Amino acid sequence: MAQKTAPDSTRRSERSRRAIYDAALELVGEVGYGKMTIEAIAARAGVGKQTIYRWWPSKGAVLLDAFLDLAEQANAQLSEKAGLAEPAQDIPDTGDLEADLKYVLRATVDEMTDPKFDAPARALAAEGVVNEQLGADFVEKLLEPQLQHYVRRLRAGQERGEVAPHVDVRIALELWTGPLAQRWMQRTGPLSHAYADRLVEYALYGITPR
Amino acid sequence: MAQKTAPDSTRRSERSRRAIYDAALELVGEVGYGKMTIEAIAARAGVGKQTIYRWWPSKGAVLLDAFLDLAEQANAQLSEKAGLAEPAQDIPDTGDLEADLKYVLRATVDEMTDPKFDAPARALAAEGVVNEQLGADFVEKLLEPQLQHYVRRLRAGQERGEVAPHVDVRIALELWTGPLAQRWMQRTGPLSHAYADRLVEYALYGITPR
DNA sequence: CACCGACGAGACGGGGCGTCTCGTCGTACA
DNA sequence: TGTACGACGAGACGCCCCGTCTCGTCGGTG
Repeated sequence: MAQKTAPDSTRRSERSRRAIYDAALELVGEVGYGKMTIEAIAARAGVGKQTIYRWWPSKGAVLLDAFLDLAEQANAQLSEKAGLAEPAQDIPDTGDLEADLKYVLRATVDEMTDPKFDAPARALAAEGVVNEQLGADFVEKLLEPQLQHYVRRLRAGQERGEVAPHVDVRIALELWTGPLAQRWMQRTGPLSHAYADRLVEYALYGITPR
Repeated sequence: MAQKTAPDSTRRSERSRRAIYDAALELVGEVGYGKMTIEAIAARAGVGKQTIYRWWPSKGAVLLDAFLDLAEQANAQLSEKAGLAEPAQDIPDTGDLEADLKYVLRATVDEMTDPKFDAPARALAAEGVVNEQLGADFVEKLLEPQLQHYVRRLRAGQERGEVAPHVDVRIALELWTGPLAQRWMQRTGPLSHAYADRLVEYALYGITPR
């Protein structure tokens, strides 16, 4: 038995859930993750503390759900603008791997620079480094689906001879996602379109003379 | 004016400083960074709380100094074993760039796997993601000096034709440090010697057919 | 339309925060 | 060698947040 008496999710208040998400996202931007408290979230959301403790085990879990919701909304808006039905953002396949990768990596840079995403994403990434459970959820629900887009695009390229057949594509994609994530998290250098372009070039063609 | 009255560092108790370092490193391993408290550090070190607050602004700063001290000791021990005078660990230059890089990257993997380093390093990396000041200190005092070893080795290789002349070596080194850091922090895959080898190969020769 | 459980509100003991005030002790300098 | 000055260990203080609990109330389900 994990929980004493599981709450009845059919009676859950949608209104409260949304208010909690909004409050959490606001607070993490205003005071930072460390000083964000569950009491403050409850107060700002106009909600009892127990309502938060009933549905989430920690403030990290609250923020993760809030951020997933935010990402989903943003994604839906993008699909709508593009006139698409509802598929997630896939990587273009124009037959020019270098151009396709640069296109999506530049978009990723823009997203990482957007202050609306930056504060909560940083908080979750940081908490995931230290909290293994939350880190696994963060990776599974947010990061890995993104990485799978690269896997598919690289495999398609491999069948077409754009990528060498012996290459492990799951490792190859880290050649650009790793450096980008590192610069974002550690602030070891500027995050620019030019930087994204260099990463793609070096990863595709190597740094030794050809 | 930053501080009211600066403490007199000539009268500082070395004994207390060491005890605080030891206590901090033990506690971060036992209870985790989030549950590590300054009260507990003081109690375990047999020290008044004020002594900690007098010399450090936060528990993150305490842990950073403790870890820097630990790293320095470990480094000194390595130099001693090798019979060297006192220079920091440099990257070998046998003329075979691929072999040299694999050698040091495998060593880095071993270090990241060592539980004695893992807990405090994770805590500091995580705190640095969210706390800009501590992150800058962490990068400047610990990370960047390591990266500069790669810069020197790659520049030497560049003059010898091992690395293409147009390549920005400060970006190039991130092709393997970035992915490694990402796997370590996000736990997105196993950290093995084989993985380190693949990264070096892909970075040097690219993932497209040659 | 009745019931039942999620809801907002807030009291509660526990504990860590950061500041403060003791008396003691050890080091720097005369 | 002596003295003064400030760091030291110890711990009290008010504050805030933790996570749990107990109220009535309110709204969705069956």
